Amino acid sequence: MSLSGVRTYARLRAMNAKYDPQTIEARWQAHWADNGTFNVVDDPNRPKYYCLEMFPYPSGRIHMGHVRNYTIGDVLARFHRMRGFNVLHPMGWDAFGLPAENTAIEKGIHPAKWTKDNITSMRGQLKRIGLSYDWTREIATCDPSYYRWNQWIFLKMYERGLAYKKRSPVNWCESCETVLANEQVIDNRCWRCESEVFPKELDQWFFKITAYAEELLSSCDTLTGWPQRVLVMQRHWIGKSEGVEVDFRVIDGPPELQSIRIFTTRPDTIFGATFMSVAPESPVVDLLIKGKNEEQAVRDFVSRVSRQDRTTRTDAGAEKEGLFTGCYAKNPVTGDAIPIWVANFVLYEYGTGAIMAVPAHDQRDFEFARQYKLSIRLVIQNPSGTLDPENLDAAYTEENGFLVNSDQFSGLSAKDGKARIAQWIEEKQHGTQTIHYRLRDWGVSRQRYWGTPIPIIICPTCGLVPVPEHALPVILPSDVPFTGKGGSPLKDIADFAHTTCPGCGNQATRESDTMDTFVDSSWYFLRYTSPHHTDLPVEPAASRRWMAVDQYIGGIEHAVLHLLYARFFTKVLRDLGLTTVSEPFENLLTQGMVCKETYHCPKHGFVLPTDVTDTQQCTHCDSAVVVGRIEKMSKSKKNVVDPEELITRYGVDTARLFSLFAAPPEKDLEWRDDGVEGAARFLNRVWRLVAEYAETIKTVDRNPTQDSADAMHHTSRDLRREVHHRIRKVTQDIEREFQFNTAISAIMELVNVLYTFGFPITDEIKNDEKTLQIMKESLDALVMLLSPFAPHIAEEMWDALGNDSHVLHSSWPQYDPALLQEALLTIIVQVNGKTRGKVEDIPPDWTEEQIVDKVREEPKMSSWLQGKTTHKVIYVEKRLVNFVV
RNA sequence: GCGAGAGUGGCGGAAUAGGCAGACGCGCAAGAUUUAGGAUCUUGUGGGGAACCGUGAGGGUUCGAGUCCCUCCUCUCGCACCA
Repeated sequence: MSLSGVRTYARLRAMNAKYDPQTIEARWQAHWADNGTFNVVDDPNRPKYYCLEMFPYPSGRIHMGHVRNYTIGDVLARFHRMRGFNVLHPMGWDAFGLPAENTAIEKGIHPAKWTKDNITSMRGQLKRIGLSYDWTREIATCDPSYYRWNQWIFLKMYERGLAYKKRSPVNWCESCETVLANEQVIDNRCWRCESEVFPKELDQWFFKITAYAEELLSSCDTLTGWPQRVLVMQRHWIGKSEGVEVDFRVIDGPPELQSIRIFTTRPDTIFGATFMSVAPESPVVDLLIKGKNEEQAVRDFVSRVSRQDRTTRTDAGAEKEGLFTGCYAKNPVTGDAIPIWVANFVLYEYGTGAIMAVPAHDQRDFEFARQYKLSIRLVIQNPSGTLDPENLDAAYTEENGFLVNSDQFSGLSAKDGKARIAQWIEEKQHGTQTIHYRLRDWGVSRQRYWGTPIPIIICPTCGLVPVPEHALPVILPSDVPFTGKGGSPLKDIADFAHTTCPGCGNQATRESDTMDTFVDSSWYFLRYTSPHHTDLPVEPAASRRWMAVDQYIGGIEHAVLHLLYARFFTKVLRDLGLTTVSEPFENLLTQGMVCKETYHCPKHGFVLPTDVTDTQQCTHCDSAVVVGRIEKMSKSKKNVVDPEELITRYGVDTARLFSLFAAPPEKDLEWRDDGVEGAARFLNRVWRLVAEYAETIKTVDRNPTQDSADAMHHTSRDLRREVHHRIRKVTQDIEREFQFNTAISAIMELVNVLYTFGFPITDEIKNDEKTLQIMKESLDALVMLLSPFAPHIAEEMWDALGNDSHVLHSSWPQYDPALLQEALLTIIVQVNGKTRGKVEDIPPDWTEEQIVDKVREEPKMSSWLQGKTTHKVIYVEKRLVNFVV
């Protein structure tokens, strides 16, 4: 359907003198929609370019952050299209999630209706931004044709042991009688009723992302197109650490507990292990204390600690607390009996849930030992030997010392000691070398309605039974009461919950939890390659053609979870044979936030800019308003700019241009109304320039012939050089670093240049074919360079300049390197490195001597050089001469 | 505390590979046009009378440093008892 040259609208007879964005934008948007201009078809003759912006949650309205994000993507998509790429640029909706359900509870609107209406209005808003999406590929994750594949993937993972069920705590609000998502817990209190939130154990589903931990970590090295800081966060989240697991024999424990296994990354310090600490949740605690005097005290301690929420407990500043269990273990290397403690700072989920405590060389153990008067044994001495074992004021945690008090290992460097002791532990069968990850398996169960039903049937006889593939999708029932009470809403829907077991045919119940919405967004980029495929989530051939995403663009807030899950799913789907790539996103651009000044009234809090007088007073109370910090746009701070109002006022080309010009994409953007005015002014300026010449040059052939180039007088040559210089600059800025702000400044420079070189349209000029050709070349180039940023005005001007087809089907302009050569050089003159002047109009073929002599003779240089001995002359080719005197 | 990034005019921000600091825009000022305003166009706009001084502070390398090296300060963002 994408046909160049087809016009749904007659060509303009002449450009209006006045730039009217509303009319122009409506016209071109309708044209693009009517002609399916951006619908992508396979084309083996062109290289592919898959450009993707993170799809939005359909909250109802587009905000400035979306505008910025999608405009960046659109510039890249349009640029690459003009560069000859076959561009895939899709859009869709991350349509499941909590806000829809909250609206249902509060206002009684069904999540499906609310979501659908929001999508409709947001789609309209996006179309109004002129984004070059292939809307035939639109997906919504709440659509059964999408989420059935979530279920399909879930079952495949279940088959492979990558999906499993285990008991795990959720946030439970007693008064609302409901499970809360992490974001609904604020300071350990329920967001709705503010009562305290407690952990509650439920059987829940997990994805075994840890099975891919090593690959997720190691392939970070292949992601050369990702920002360093995102990779740092990913690596840290995975948190690989290499160490040793060691068994410590329990001396006076019960027969079921022969030993306790610990994990340490510092086997070189094992001779300094003077006690052990166990996590309060660890099942060994029960065994250790049974029948001991300490039993009751420890039980009280454990129940108190385990009621604390994780964030306060794992805060580094939190007080270290513990209790002796009454049991001792044997340090396997020293043979000493060391006490076993329960300590709040030991995490059950990490490592083995128990540690050997080396107070001399671990700061936490040190503080703990000091607090409870436990013995401290120095086993690593610093290189200068100044540590006094009797008088440590902190743990010595450096790894550049040498071993002491460590029998046959004493004297070794810590580094060697680490390896040798680890080896020795293995030989003596006290333990094994192991790798641990901080990364935990991904809990995907949500006790929510508005999500993908988990396709599992719970049968009293057969246990967990997967829904057979042919029975997919398990449709989310629509007739559900939204009370905000209880656990999973689906549990109480008889039609849904009651079913028969596919195995034995007896009565069974369906799993009533739904999936985390991160599941939806973990593979949507694959679905876009074949969005209507009905046999599989992804058509393997389509995925082979389009994957990986060449450029992914979105907010830094997704640096860890979404991107990690997407990487994980890609690897799983690769192993299922659905894609050949191991990494979904070749290049990642994380754009900054959109910020704006805030106004704060002492009585009314944050106030709107319209509530502030010229004299900085609040219109409600006359108090002096404080111009606050520049902060991320948010309703609560009353510093939002509504894209729709902005577009109505200035047109979307202006909005796009400003959001790209005000800051480089990865940095925060400070929204300024007068900056928007500037962008609008610029587009008007371009419009007037083109309007002035359009009529005269629209019949002129663009490319100056060699003949005309030879005959060119100097000003024309200079003009062409200026134009080609800007073509290069804009191209490089977009291509290399996404420097859209500097690319736009170069276009502004070009406009300034064209105004400077501009000439009145006289009869003489009208007959000067060569000059007109150069003007035509210049204006065409200007319009093409501008088109990815401000596509509507560019199309309109392209048309007015008499070009066939559309600017978006034109080829991106090429610069001619020969034209970039300066006709005459300007040489900077320095004396002792300080710039003292410049000499202009030097022919480019002059030798170093000629130039230096010429510079020396300059009258204005004499005052700097007279009466001084020149020690040295430094000449930088074609740029600079520096006299060292 | 650890890790990453950043400090440049009144403001947003530019400065290949160490070579004219402040591109481009905003704002401001003057002028032109206009009955006036707006819009537009032109010119100017780092500081200082000047010589000169200027890229967070101090030192270093270099003929020459916003850029490279060392020390420090400030801010932003991540992570934060992970054994």
